This record gives sequence, C-alpha cells and structure tokens, in this order.
Amino acid sequence: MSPVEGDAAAAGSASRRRPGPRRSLDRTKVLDAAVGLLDEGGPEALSIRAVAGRLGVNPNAVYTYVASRSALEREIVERVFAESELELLTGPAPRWRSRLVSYTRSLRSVLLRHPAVAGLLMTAPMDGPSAVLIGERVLGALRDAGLAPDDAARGTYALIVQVVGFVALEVAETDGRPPLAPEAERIAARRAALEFLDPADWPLSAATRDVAAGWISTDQFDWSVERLLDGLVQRAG
Amino acid sequence: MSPVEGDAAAAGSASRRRPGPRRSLDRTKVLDAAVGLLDEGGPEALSIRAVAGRLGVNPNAVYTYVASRSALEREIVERVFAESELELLTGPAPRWRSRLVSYTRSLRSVLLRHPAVAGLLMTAPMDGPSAVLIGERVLGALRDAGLAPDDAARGTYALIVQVVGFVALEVAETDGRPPLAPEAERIAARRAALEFLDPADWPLSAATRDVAAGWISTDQFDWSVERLLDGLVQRAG
DNA sequence: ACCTGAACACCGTTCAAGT
DNA sequence: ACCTGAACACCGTTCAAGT
Repeated sequence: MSPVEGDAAAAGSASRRRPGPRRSLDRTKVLDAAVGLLDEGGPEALSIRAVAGRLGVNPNAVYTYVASRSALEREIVERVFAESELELLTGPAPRWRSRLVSYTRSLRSVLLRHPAVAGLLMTAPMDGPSAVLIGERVLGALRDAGLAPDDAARGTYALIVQVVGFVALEVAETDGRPPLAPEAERIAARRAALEFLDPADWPLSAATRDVAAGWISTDQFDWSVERLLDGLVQRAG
Repeated sequence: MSPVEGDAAAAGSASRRRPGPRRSLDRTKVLDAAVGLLDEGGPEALSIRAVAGRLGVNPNAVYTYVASRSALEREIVERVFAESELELLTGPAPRWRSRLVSYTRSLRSVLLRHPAVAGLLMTAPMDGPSAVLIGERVLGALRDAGLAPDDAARGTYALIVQVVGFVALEVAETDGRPPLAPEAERIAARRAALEFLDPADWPLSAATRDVAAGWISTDQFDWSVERLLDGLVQRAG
C-alpha cells in the first residue's frame, strides 16, 4: 500500500525472521472475507468453512485468528460500526439535536448497506472499541442538550436501543441480501400484507394501516428518534 | 385431560375415521417440545432433529407441522408473546400511562423467563396474531393519551422497538439458559467489565460507569419507556 | 395423511502432525 | 507460530416408500 510496509512488517523484521510457512492470512483478511460473504450471499453465506474457502485455506486455519464463530460475528459488527460517520456527532453544543439526528441516520444507512451484518446486531453485546466511542460521543451530545450526567447516560442507551432495534427489525423483513429493495417497494409489500386487518377485529390497527406499512420507513425512523429526544430533554433543567 | 377429549377428537370422529398410523404428533406438541428445549438447554438446544428426538419421531416428521426451522422460530416467539398479560393494557382512559408501563414490564418478565426465545425476537418479523393484538391494544392506550391516530400508530411502533430491542440486548449478554442470574449479579458483572474505561480516553463514559452497568436494569427499562412516552405525549394537543 | 428410512450437502470444533 | 489432514458429532432438508 505504501513505500514502507507498515507496522506488521516492521515488527516482523525486527523480532521474528524464521523461514517457516510464511503466514498466508491475518485478522484483517479473515474479517474482509467474512463481511464479503455476508454482503454477497446474505446471512446464510457466512460460515467458518466458507471464510476458509474464500481464503484458500483449511477450515481450522481460521481459528488462528478468531476464537469461535460467535467471536467472529462480534468483530464483524464492530467493523461495520467503525464505518459509521462519527464526525457527525461532534460540533457546536447548540446543534446537539441535529448532530444526533444526522448521525443516527448515517448509522442506519451503513447498516442497511450491510443488511446481513445488521441481522447480527442484537445477538451479542456491542462492546467493541467503536461501540464505546459511539457511546462517548452520544453522551457528549446529550450533555450539550443540558442533561445531567446520569440522565445523559441513560438517554444514550435508550437512543442506541431505539436505533439498532429499529434497523434489526427492518432487515428482519428482508432476505438480508444486498442491495435491499428500495424503501418504497418494501413499504408497498408491507401495505399489501396488512390488507388482512379486519376493522371488525382490530379497528384501530385497520384504520392506521398505511402508517403501519411505513413502520420500516426513514420517516418513522426519524420520527422515533425525535420523539425519544423530546422525552429526554423534557426533564433537562 | 378432561372427560371429553376436546376439539381435536371431536372433529376427528366426525370427518376422518380411517385406520392409518394414527397421528402421534400435532402442532402444539411440536411447539411445546421446541420451547421446552430452549428453556432447558438455551439457544443451542433447539434443532429440528432435537424436537423430533424429544417427540420420539424421525427428524423429517416435524416437517408435517412446520414449514422450516425459521417458521418454527417465528411460531415460538408468537407463542411466548401470547403468554404476556394483555389485560394489563385495558382499563380507564386516564390510566393509559400506567397501563403501558405495567404491560411493558410484564412483557419483559415473560421474555426473561424464556431468554432463549427472547434471543429470537429480532430475527424475524413479529406478525403473528398475538403481535397484532398487542399492537391494537397499545394503539388504544396511546389514543387514550390524546394522540392523533397517525401519531398513536407511529408511537406504538417506537414503543415496541424500545421494549423488544431492550430485552433482546439484555439477553444477548447472557448464555440464554434460564433461570438468568439475578439482575443485581448481572449488573455487577457489567460494572466489573466497565472497569477498563479510562477517563483519559472516554471521560464522559468513565464518569457514568455505574449508570452504564445498569443499562440492563429494570430501572433503565422503566426509565426508557417513560421518557419515550413523555416524548410521545408532548405533541398531543 | 402422516409417518419411516435413507441420503445429500453441509456445519463448528478439536486433535495430531508437519514445517 | 501457523498451517494441513483427518475426524467427531452434529445440522436442515428432500425424496421415495410404506400404511
């Protein structure tokens, strides 16, 4: 990539210079392969054996770099979190709301570009470095909104739950294979599926079919975030 | 179970009375077996083959009653939703808030008693009859709160996302085998895991470690629901 | 209609061995 | 240290056959 080969090569030349089989893999290649599989084939395309196959090694070679399938899945989520535009969260204090709104939109967009990864969102704790950094920045924005530290911390989690929960349920209605159908198409399919709602049995739901069809929409996403923010700031002094 | 054998036997005697192998299974037994496996052995205990084994039949016999493993998972969630105390959602209009708060608490409790089922919450659309009925009743409570129909419909989904998202992330931090460790214990484990937060790197997060440890707590759950409700009613006339 | 029997094409993970 | 080779104990699902 660059004239000098970077950290790994530098460290290697200094400490270890044995003939050996000369490593054919590294952690990055394993993760690239895993995300590539999910992005091309959807949720079912991911397996340790498929990752190994894509890298041209035996299945068990993967275990040199990841402890287990579930550890691999956690790192995949972490890597996609790292793609979100964190810089949207920083800015002048009075603009705390637009910072949060634009960042949550950005995070949703990133996840919708990797729908099969989004399907892994709620299956393991989000405790990687990117998740921690996102938390720190959201916390900062809510402090800028005037919330006391403890309320800002609680609000941070409520917002994260709303955002990742929304996206997880949104992709759960798809096959997880990118690119997803356009939003309008997905809403229309939901609208058709809600045709069954009989006003005699579920009057309120039947009367708001069109809104429920849009539960996966960008409008509903933004609206939910805004309402939650309204509730959070209401109790700021 | 009772002197007369119930619906199935009655229907059977009237319409079909052929010798045959006399069915050894039905849909209910399959679902009972599946939930039983999850409740005893956690998420990994569920497989089509294990369900068959528990019922003493061949693996493929299960396919007479469920179309696929993922269809089975959807029905498992539906069945656990049906265990929630829907009657908590009905009552006098002015008590809309306490109806919503007590129902969401009840739903969380039910799900935490079936943690491996809770792990399936975000992997498929919740479109079963119980989910529809829950939606109808939540919608009613939000109408009682004074929200316009469309806002009530949007609010219903925001609330569902918050509740199921919260529980899914909560159980994702456990092994999914019931009974879960007591909440205080799970919070203490989180507190210990957050010890690494260096104030130099993440000052705001480090300062609110104790709150973040309690992100899986009943207090945080209630607080999140209340703040969202605050945001929802703020725009009611 | 509902089950058995047998097979297909996979899994994650572990262990021993090579270099 | 990092890979190969081989195996263990599983999967979901399909098809043909029995009754």
